[in-house]
Amino acid sequence: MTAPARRTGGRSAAVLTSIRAAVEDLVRERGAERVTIPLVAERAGVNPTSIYRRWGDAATMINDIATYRLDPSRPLPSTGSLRDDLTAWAAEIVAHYRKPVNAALLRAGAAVAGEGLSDCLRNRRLEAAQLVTDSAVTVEEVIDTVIAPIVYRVIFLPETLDEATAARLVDRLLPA
Amino acid sequence: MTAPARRTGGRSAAVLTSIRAAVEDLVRERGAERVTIPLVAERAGVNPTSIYRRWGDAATMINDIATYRLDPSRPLPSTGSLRDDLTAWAAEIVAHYRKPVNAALLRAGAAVAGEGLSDCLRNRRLEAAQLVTDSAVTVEEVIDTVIAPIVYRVIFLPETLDEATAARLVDRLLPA
DNA sequence: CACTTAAAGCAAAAGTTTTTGCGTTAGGAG
DNA sequence: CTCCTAACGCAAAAACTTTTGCTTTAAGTG
Repeated sequence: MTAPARRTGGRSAAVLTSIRAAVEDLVRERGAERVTIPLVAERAGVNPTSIYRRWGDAATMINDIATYRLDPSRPLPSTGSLRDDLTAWAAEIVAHYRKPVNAALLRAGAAVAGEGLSDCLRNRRLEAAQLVTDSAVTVEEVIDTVIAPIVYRVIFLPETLDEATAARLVDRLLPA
Repeated sequence: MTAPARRTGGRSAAVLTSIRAAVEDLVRERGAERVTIPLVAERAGVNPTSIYRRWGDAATMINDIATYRLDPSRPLPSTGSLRDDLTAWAAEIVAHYRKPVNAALLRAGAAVAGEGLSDCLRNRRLEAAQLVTDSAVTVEEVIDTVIAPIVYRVIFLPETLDEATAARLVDRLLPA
């Protein structure tokens, strides 16, 4: 008994795309805890049953979409200077989370993290590891010094997250 | 027209206490996004209507209770040594969030933060301000260097939050 | 300790979400 | 191009949540 062929193209892909857009809109508009499956279905022009069968409940759906959206693998800066690379990378992350939709999705991801459910910052950690290989800096230091303050601000103090933050945090990690 | 007298004692207090206990249990057991008002009412031995009339919806109720629980004002350490005081303070915070119920409530608070709804870390900031008065350290530095890494770990990497973390983070803020 | 009324309880109605069974559409393999 | 069936749609039923009007209980005041 070989696994039955999944059907990921055509119609299913279109349905998934419109659901993603609807979830992102609604999470930004109402906050994750007020996004329901019937609401998403209507906005996406899709039958609620399709959503129930794919994800089961709203938390699972939102988390899945938050992970997809927040965790794209991008090419890393690579100028030869650790400081410049980290600064550019951190600036990208700040710019990403300054968009309200991404901040809202991160908060949603935080809500279901910790129970193994969410890992919407996985690629940030992998990127940090890439950036600091062959340097004296550890991944843990990058997380504590650069990522954690950014994420804390995104979630609890969004108005204090400006473009200068990235450079200041990297300076603290790599004093002049 | 003077404000009508609130009734906060006796029965109302008992109802509030049992609701708080029920919410904390259920948030720990199921995660905040699966806690409903009828569920809390049953567990607390209280009529759902009382909850609807007091808070309106589950997110508001959970946020209110999370703020109350996560934000107790405690006496601050005061030995005369900034390093010792900060270390003791940070260790207390770590111990607090190592309890699964408090970690779960912080995640719940994170979900509704940012839209002005939640401020479940307000007292941590006030305490930081108290601790660093008359020193060269700023509140912002304490938040970035000590609080943010602890909160990040509570939410996304709970297994990496151990008792040694507090001292290590304070060392980074105040090198020997 | 009597009185006023805030807050809790109750029950029925309204509204919403979730499940289920079955028919339809269309992706992917041969 | 054809076939098989995964994935979607639809509609009715079940389950659950929320609102509403009214009654009861008891907190706080004089």
